[in-house]
Amino acid sequence: MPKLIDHDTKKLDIAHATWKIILKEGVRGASVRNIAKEAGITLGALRYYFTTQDELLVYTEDLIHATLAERTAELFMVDLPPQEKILQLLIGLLPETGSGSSAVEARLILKLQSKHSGKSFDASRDSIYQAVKSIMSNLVMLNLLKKETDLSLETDRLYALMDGLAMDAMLRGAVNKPDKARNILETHLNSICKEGSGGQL
Amino acid sequence: MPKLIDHDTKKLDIAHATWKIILKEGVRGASVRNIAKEAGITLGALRYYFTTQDELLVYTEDLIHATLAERTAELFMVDLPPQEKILQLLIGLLPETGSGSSAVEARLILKLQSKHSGKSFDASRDSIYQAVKSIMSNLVMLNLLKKETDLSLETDRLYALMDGLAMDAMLRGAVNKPDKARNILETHLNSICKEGSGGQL
DNA sequence: ATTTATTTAATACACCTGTACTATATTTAT
DNA sequence: ATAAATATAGTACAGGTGTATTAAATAAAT
Repeated sequence: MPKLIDHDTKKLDIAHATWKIILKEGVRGASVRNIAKEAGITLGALRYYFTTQDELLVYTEDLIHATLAERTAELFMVDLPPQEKILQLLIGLLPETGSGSSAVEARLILKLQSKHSGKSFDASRDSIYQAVKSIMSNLVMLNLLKKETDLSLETDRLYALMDGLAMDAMLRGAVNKPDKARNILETHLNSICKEGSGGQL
Repeated sequence: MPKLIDHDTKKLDIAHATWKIILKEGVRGASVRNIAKEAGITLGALRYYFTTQDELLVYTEDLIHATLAERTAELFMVDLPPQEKILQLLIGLLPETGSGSSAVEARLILKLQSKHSGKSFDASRDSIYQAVKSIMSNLVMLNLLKKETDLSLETDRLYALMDGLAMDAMLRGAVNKPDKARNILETHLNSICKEGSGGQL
């Protein structure tokens, strides 16, 4: 008896509109009215799918992390030598220059926002943190890391570096040379990996 | 003929109130009314010193950067062996655990906000970027860096690392071990400095 | 064709927003 | 004391905010 509208598809549409607005105007501009307009529906319609604004934001954040996790999985399957693959993977998790729908940027904005939104930031639900953890444990598995490496410490160091690079790319992206981030990540990887182990870049 | 109120002192008071609110509630909560209440004055009074909200925010951001630059200068004068001094300096530019008036945190919030505030982020006005640049050129001067170091690249790498660490400390500060950041920075410094040059930590 | 469940539109409420304006203090200089 | 300059309070306007409620439209099932 319903109108033939897929509930979940519609929710995804709205979440994508939210995502887009967050990138364009920040969380500040992500009012329900703005989002409804962006999604091409009415306030009442939006309200039908998400009874509360917070519910919509949580849903959108989940979508963004799911998207990033999926991209991570794809990048893991590329056919390349291990160290080069990992480098490409990390680069792939930075804001793409010119892409208008960057999941990385949206994640960063929402991550910082979490400081003032009641619910505290949970790294275990952060797709980027998970990706970095996977990468590090892969390096361990392949025995590419230098001896006496503190895995936990290096994980956190790389994670911080990724957040900083993402921020830099987002805020001064145009100013930077195209593969500045690539060179930095390459240097970083070389500094934590064994030398001459065939993995050298 | 005026009431004996130091204009600049009052402006600083208001800016400090703004600063405090930004930490507590984010830029979103930094409405002129909220700020006026925090500063213990009326909306009209606030409006007398800052005719526009944006003017107040710019003023506050300048204050924060000036505060950080001052702290950097102080930390540069501590009497310690070079490499240890630099380590302490970097640690001093991360969010202090438990301090309710962290300039570093406020800077980070405003930095990210710059994406959606029209005016684009200018690294040359960023106190942290300047500090990192000073630190790196000091390492060069003291001949502590490894041969074949790309100075510009390592500057940007350390800068990104600092931003990432600041973010981490701010968002999951309680979760982290007290000197996690210290260990990370120590590792990082050792990895870019010559070994056995007497600067080893 | 009529019933039924789902989807949309429209409106209203109470509140917060930045800015503008006016009238009233308050304090110093003459 | 009077005048001038500074400072504050109070109020108003136009618009945005999240949420709630109601009535209407839509399309499938009977």
